[in-house]
Amino acid sequence: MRVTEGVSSGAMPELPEVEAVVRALRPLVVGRKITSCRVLHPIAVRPSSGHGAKLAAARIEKSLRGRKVTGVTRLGKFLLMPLDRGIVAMHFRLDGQMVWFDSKETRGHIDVAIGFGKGTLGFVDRRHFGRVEFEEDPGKIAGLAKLGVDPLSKGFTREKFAQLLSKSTLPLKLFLLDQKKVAGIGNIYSNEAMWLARLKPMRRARSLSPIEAARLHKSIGAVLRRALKCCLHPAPNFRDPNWWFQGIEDILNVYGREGKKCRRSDGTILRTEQGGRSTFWCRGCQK
DNA sequence: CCTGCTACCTGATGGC
DNA sequence: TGCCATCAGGTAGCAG
Repeated sequence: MRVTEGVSSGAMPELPEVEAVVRALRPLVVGRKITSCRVLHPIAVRPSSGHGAKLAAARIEKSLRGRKVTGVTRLGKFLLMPLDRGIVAMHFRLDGQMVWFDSKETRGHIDVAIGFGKGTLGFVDRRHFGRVEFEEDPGKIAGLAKLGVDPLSKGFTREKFAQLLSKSTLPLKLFLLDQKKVAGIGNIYSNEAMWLARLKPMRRARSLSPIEAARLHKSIGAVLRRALKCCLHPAPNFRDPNWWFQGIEDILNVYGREGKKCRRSDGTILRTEQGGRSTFWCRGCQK
């Protein structure tokens, strides 16, 4: 119940949501010069060591000012904004969002405001789990270098995926959530992919047969592409501070459906805890 | 190296 | 009605 409402109120951006944000952000900032950067909530730029937020804030403000945005890309759930010198990495974690103001005037609780002359890009996160980082060397962005293969990239082949699976004893669910293995899948789409592939979340990764591994590989791609399509229609609207992706719940088959009937078998959707997180699955058709 | 557990946050929820 | 404990979730860091 709560989980379902969490989805509709707009949370937990995974790969498809971040990809849609990337595409919508591109025309707003690529080629433009950053005229100012204000860190209004230093926790958003705090290094993961937990200290030095003030220093980090001063550094990021100084580093971004005067730089030109050369692109907007994505790796896993990271949104990357390469500059003519250095790179900005944003991670939305659970609740992070972007807002755009056509003027210098900003409203609401902005954590980091990046000014582009007449427009301003705001990074917002009520819970302050999300992070904005700047590094001259992308390899120094925390967590970025450790990321596994992006499931929408060319490198995500059936063979590569099967090999990754064969090396892990983790339960399937935890394997899919591990960003070091495959980067970009979160709690929602991991559940959806396992349901589509008819695989039980508790199965050990390396126990999958070649046929099952191929099925999961195909399902991951299908689930993510379908979600991306949903996220692009309608396109993200950063100008509306209350904007969030619409209609995601409609394409979900298991996530948040505890107690409801499975859409393709006689089973009832169950909720089980794995690694302290909710797993939704159907005993009737996931083996 | 690998896996498991917890802290980090705050809004929503539900019990009293 | 109102207060307050509980819970959700992605990731880093640490323990084993």
